[in-house]
Amino acid sequence: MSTIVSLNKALTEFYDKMASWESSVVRESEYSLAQIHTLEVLGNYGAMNMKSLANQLGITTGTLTVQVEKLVKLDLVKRQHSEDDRRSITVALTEAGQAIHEHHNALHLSLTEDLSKDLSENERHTLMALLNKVNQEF
Amino acid sequence: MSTIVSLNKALTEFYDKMASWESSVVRESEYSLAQIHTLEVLGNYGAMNMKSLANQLGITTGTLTVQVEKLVKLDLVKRQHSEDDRRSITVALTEAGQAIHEHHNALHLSLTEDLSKDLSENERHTLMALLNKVNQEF
DNA sequence: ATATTTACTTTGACAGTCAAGTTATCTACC
DNA sequence: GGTAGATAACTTGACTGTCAAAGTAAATAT
Repeated sequence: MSTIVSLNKALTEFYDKMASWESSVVRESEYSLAQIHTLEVLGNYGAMNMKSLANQLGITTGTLTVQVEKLVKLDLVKRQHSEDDRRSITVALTEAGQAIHEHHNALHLSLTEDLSKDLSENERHTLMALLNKVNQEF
Repeated sequence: MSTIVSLNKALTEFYDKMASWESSVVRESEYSLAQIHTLEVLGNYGAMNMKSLANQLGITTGTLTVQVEKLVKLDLVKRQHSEDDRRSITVALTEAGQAIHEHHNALHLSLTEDLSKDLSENERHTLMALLNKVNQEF
């Protein structure tokens, strides 16, 4: 079997297992996958307007409006009208939202530690570097 | 920043981008993400019963029953009663289902080719090997 | 034999989603 | 300045995916 086919299998398998892990982690929390994902994007990339956030999440702004409304009621995000464009609304994490993001991020880090526990420091670094090359090509 | 934190970022970024790619590829097809995912699992792991399939997909058998019903109507999968356990039902791809799986798989392979186009044969092999180590730890 | 477990199905309630249409605001052009 | 078109966000209606809980039928244990 060619390297490319094996690599494809490995990448796909990783993606599937990661999705499964994420799903089970979220199921144990009191928030939905969509909600955690929203907090995750805001935490990782910082506050942004509705359009950018919807784009990053891969959903329409219509769907996002409803989602953000719920998160505002839960006091996890806040909305701020932009000063230079009054149509635009910036969505940002509240302190409570930030805390949840940090907790979720700690779970991710802990998973990464587990996954790479049999790798040498050199191997971890190589994997990271190769993945970064791959990520740039998307 | 420690290697483990960078590695975590790289893995998470890959997962996010892959999810986004999958979602946009599926949106262009005439089938839903859940449907394609079901065909994907059956294609990659072979025919299996409802319980295993639900488990692999991370959904309940109740949800799967409805999903399989739709796929049967679309002639993409078929149900067969197991001979040694008459409660158990084996779900398998039909020819049409197999064709869709192969088409989707070709898209994945093509993505992998694109993603690794700037990697040497050696690097591809290293990445594949390291990912396989990681995948085993899930 | 009968009680328990297992495999699957059915049903009811609810999240997430999109498409299409609406409103408010901004930008470009006369 | 005034008007037309573009843009950002919101609203609504329809549909899919989801689970939990309850139901059915078959296998297994006692």
